[in-house]
Amino acid sequence: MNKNKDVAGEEPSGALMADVARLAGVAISTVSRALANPGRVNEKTRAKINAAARQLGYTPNAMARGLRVGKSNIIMIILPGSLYYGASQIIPQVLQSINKSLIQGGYNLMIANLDRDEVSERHILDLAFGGSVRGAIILSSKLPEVDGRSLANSGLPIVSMLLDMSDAGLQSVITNDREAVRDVTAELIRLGHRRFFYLAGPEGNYHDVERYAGVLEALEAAGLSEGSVRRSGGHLDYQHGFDIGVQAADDFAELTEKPTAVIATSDDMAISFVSRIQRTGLSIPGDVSVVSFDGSPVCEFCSPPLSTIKQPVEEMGRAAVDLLLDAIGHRQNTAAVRTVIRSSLILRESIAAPKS
Amino acid sequence: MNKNKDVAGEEPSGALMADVARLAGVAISTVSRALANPGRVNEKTRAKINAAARQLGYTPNAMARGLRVGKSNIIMIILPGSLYYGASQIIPQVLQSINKSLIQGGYNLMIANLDRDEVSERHILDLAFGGSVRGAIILSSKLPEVDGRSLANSGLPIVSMLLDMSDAGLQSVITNDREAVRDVTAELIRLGHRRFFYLAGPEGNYHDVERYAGVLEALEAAGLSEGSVRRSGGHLDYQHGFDIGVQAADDFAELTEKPTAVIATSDDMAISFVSRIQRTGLSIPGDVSVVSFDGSPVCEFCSPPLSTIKQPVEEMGRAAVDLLLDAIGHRQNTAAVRTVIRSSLILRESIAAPKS
DNA sequence: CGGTTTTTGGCAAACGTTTGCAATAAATCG
DNA sequence: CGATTTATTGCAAACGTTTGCCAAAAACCG
Repeated sequence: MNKNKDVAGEEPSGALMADVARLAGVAISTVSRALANPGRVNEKTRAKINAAARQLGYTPNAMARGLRVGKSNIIMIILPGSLYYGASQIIPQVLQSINKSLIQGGYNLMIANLDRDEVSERHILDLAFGGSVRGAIILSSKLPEVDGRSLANSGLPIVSMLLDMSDAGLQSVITNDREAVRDVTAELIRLGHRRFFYLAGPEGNYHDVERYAGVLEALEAAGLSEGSVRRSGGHLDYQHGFDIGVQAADDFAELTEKPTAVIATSDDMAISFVSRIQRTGLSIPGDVSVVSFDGSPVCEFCSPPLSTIKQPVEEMGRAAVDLLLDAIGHRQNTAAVRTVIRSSLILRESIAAPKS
Repeated sequence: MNKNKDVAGEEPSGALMADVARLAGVAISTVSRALANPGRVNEKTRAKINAAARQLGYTPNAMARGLRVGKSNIIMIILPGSLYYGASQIIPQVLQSINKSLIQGGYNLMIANLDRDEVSERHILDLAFGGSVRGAIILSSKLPEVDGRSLANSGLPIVSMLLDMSDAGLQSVITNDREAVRDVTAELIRLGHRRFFYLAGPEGNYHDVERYAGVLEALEAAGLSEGSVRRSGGHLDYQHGFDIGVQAADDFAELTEKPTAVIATSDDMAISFVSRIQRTGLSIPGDVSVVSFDGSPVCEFCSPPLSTIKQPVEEMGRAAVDLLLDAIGHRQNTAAVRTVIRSSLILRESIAAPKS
């Protein structure tokens, strides 16, 4: 039965299209069409071919197809290096959501880490220019670029997620960082708070800039001076969120006139901050109100349960994939726009009016 | 300068090896060898070729190479479906660690989700049999298998991580679940605890079985009956860890004779359990001692800080990749063995002697 | 200096698909 | 029923590499 040519000690290595063709008694090209194009082949031959394919357990070779058609079906996601500031808690959900959408579209997801060294940049560029990937979703503000080659002009469809990079010409799917922080700050002001403590991310980071701007906007709108808010953490370089919170708690302890409300730019840092603050005898929200950013599930089970701004990761993931697949489909590159998906404030017990 | 054949309105689509060869004045084959094989080509020509390649920004086409040599450089990681029980907190670290090791070895990481439906299984099998991937790391106890094809006999090197699947013939990198739980249970017994509450994962799940066995072993060693421990949560199907903890807290509330020590099989469920329990007025560790499994960083900042068994994810990831790359390298498949990397107990304030 | 080895480089055949083109068979039309 | 269209299939040329084999050149040897 098995008409494999050389049946020595070699691996079977799977059935080929040629094997299917032989078994079905047709030409290779017919098999190819039967398996791919819908109406291009007689229904009867198609059935015969399908039967043969199934019988042989035939699986088309992805690389051969990729080479021939000049496209791969792999999308890469470019994650910022060792730390995911502004995203650490949500990366798994992001991956999950993106992968799910991609698979429905017939694509696969490859992970690429963009560290702060040249080799990781080179690696990503090799992926892009080597035809390995068909598109990219990037969660970093830095586009890889090394000795001449740059992701920007690789011709690869790219969409930015979480960060607004529409200025750089990239479709961007983001949430309303600034507005959300502005609103929650305004709410705190409404409750009576006048002195704020802001737990910053790394200086210059997109999310930090946006969110801090939100704070300032709210202050200004309420006629409060910029001096009403103290920043903490921004002097630190990239590090884990928990560490930032710990450090910030130390800073907080040294303040003579304590702020009554804390705005943290990630749940991680809020959690460690709260933990340390409570240890010094302060109560939340009695002495200090706390709100943070991300919306990680664990916040519900902190004591007190933490108010947090929930990033719509699922929706953002889906939207990013949709945009990317659109860009891949149509050759015409639509203008780079921002797609903003609103985040939602989850109010919990960590917020209250300040003590009179 | 540019001797591209048809310079019409077409995409440049990147320089080819042929372009490099032309520019360097050598044959294509020489370029190929210069770029890959070390000593096969004259140092002078090699320099010329490298210069040409750099000048053109040449990047080899990965799919063409893959097709020719019959191997890809992609490793897939197979993650269990929508929920990662026994791993939810640590998946990001696992990915990070594995990806890092893989890249050093010249490989790329692709994500595959194994849900409980046939299409995801088929998808994974297509990846495996379609030559797309060169090996797999699997974090699920179920090997994809559908209409004839099975991952098990795909010929693909596979190593299991977190779960012991050496019985199924897979190299497995695991931690000492059972022993670790046995030890911590013994410690609780030593402190004076006699009644235990066990927060189970989904019934039949590998981690659950192992960890519960650890509890029983410790009880037996201390001469305590199996009735000393109450299980909770096992009747639930797969769901998020936090939900399990909430449910378990309800169960706990209904017990007339309260256990004094709680052993949770994941940090998630411990955290939500503690939160709910505290709300009923019980104090930790005053009324109840709690210990959990995973070692997620957030435990340090709970109140009280949670004792947890820390899974050595980094090391496990590295070990899994090492084993996989070994298996890929040498044709001889070494016997499937278990590589056990010991976890470590992090003792914090959530554990104390029971009230007299 | 003729003969033998060693380097070095080129030719061309793979790898497993897809697809333009052409050929045949079937169907439709006037 | 001949002529024209349409449906179905096959042939063979790509796609961009790697690599076995051979030839030319260079190096070495007695």
